[in-house]
Amino acid sequence: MAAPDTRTQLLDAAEHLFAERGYRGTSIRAVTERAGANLAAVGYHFGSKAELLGAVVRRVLEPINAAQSAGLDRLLARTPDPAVSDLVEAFAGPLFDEMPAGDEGGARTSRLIVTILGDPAEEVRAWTGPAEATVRDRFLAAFARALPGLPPEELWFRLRGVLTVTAMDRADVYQQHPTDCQPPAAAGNAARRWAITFLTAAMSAPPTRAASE
Amino acid sequence: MAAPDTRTQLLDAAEHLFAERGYRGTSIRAVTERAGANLAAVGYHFGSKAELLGAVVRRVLEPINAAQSAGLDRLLARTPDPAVSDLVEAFAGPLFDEMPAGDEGGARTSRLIVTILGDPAEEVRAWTGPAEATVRDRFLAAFARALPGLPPEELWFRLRGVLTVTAMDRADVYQQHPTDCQPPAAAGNAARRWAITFLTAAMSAPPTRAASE
DNA sequence: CCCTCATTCATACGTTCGTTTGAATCAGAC
DNA sequence: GTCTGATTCAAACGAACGTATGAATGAGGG
Repeated sequence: MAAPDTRTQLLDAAEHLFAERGYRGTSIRAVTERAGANLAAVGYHFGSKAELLGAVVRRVLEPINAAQSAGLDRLLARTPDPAVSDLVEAFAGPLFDEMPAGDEGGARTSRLIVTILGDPAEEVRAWTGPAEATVRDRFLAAFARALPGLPPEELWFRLRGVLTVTAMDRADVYQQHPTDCQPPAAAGNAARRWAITFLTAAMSAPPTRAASE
Repeated sequence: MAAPDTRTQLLDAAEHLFAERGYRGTSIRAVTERAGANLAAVGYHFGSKAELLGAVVRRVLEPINAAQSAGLDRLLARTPDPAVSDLVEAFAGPLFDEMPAGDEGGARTSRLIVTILGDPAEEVRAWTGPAEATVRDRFLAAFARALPGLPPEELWFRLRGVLTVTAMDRADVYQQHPTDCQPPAAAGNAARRWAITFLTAAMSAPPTRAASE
């Protein structure tokens, strides 16, 4: 608690409130009040509410992307053809892992991701950057090697399913314990293993045969 | 076009706008304007914006629940132990099927469901009724018979995963073609088959072994 | 001390929101 | 025609919102 940096406290408060109440449901006043800052602080430090959201999302996504990329690096260092289950774990695992700022087993982070992903406003959804695209493409390539014969479109579909299940599950966990500060660790670890099982089987399914049409 | 019933037109307009812009992103003024009604019509016919949402969701969910239940009935009439793939299709299929009011292959409906499901406000999420619970429990029982040895909690996890993947995929389809009025039929049918493949494999995975802890 | 610059502060502006109100309108029964 | 009940209408209310403004504040260098 050395530096009560206003800018950081605004990011912390906004991350928490955006995750809990959504973008539209969070007022700048609520953010500044929680941060112990003045109402005008958001305008001064970030310019606008939308840019504050951008900063929050960027800060949250960066370590996840790094962890996904590092996990894939570790796998590829061992073998050029990792197993599907390992790829799933490397992709989905970071969403379950603990985040620095006392996140509850990644649940709050995922709640934020779902809140943002589910928001229909383009202003809210336009945050994916080149870093995310790079990691995603690397996983796509690895999965394509592990699942020969799977059309690229279906692979796309499946990878999105993996992200969806992971984020949604974690979000629900958070939703049910928004104020409870001790994470349901056992349930969280179980969910992680369930998710890996569920998603590995899903990814490993044989390609769908083309229909009559 | 016989009856320009104001109440129905309000429901239609609200369903469209809630799906497209979310609950908070849709103003009562936008709804009444689209419905060609007066601003006060929502208050008169529904009482409040929240009750309007409730009416919309109830109207959307009812045929889906009925179709899921009927599909399960058809399966159980044939055999007491349907295959997992058939159960998955009966559960997820109705979300892909065409809805009466020119829905685009169920995509708009799913967009609405995701928008509502993803909204952190309890006011928005409190819509599941006894009908939904009944259908869900029936599918849980059928899946439990088809997947012996799977703990109830993990079965719960998996069924939610099925709903999540289905709704989220459909929502994305709608999101990418919100104004385009002709549905991407081929892609939609492909997505339906992909989803069945993906989810059947996921549901059929062997139970996760308990970890050391 | 004084000047400077970054930050914080109280305050206000203009807009949009959900809701309410009371009069106007209309159809059908008598 | 007239009364009645349901519906629609224009208008307004108070609250909450994002943003902008200009003065206060405080630390560091000259």
